[in-house]
Amino acid sequence: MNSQMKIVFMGTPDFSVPVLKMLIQNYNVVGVVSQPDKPIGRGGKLGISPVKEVSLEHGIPIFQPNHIRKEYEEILKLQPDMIITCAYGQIIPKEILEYPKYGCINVHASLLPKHRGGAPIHRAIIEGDTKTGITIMQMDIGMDSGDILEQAEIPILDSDTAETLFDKLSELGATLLLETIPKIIEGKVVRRKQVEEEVTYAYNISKEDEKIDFTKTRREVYNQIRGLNSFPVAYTMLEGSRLKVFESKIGEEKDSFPFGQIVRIDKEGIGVSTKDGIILLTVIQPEGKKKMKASDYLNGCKNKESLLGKILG
RNA sequence: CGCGGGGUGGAGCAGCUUGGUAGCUCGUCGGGCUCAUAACCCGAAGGUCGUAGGUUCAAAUCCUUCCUCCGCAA
Repeated sequence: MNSQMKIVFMGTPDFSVPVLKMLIQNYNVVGVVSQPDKPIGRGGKLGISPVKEVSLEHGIPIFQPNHIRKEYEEILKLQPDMIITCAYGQIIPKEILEYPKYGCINVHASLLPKHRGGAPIHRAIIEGDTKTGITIMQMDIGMDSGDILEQAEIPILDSDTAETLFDKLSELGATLLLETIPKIIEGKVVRRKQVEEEVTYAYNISKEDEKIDFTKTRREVYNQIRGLNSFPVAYTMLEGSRLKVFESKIGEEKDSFPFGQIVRIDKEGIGVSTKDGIILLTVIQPEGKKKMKASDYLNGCKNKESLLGKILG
């Protein structure tokens, strides 16, 4: 039965890969839709999306419309019984949403209605949430506004980064979807409307979001840094050049220093003053260099004492 | 041909302009001091200076080739 149901998958980044692999193993995936190849890196070489790679490996037809709003005919010709989307990256038109017998099912990395939008994992950590999860939802025309079909929750640990959460949620998404699809087919799933009053949005991360704001508390800075690790990474400016910050540690309470001032340098890292104390930058990357421990960076500084008193930002 | 910074013992760097004994801050190993130590002192090991050519009496250093890592922009 299942093997005959035709599924089309739409997704783009690494996050979607476990879901796609799960579908390929258990169902008949007749087509994959992913974002067009874009120039990436310095040479201007074309980069293909992780989802496209998997699709090619399995010889599944791939579609990469520039504007799916207009170029959806090819996809409908596959006659999908169900469409699964997971971090695809484009708004899906009504024509597609309404075509499959079982509709379009989306795997979203948050506990909707919280964190609708493109960066739910990053935002959850940055905002200091203590739990998050996966929502399987029935898509409608709005952005992540459809009915909730199934949810699974996991805690956000203090040690979690965007990267570790991505891994966990990506696996959880695949597992939960595998459990949910049969229920959808059998009509056993219970649809729940999203509570409008509880809706929040997790917009995509902007350059401004990546810049460390030392006027915030240690905790907030810490969350910002781990929430952006290991992509796209938080940064600050040191004497006109960019300094990426991969990892940090919350230091001691302290006041009366200008925000962003370097007040400590030792083996633990570079201590910077914030609203309520010191944040220790422990893993950094100067422009043009590789990622390194702050202690290594300091070892290479001719006169590291001159760093004291400098203002970051 | 988008702009730019690198590749030097295990790590991070200096040295290159003005060619000529391989340096600094750490780490590692051994020893010492100490109640003790991530502190301090003494000592040791460890480098074809990314690759291939060229110039030269002599190249990490000058010229050329290629490989490769990274920041920005897209």
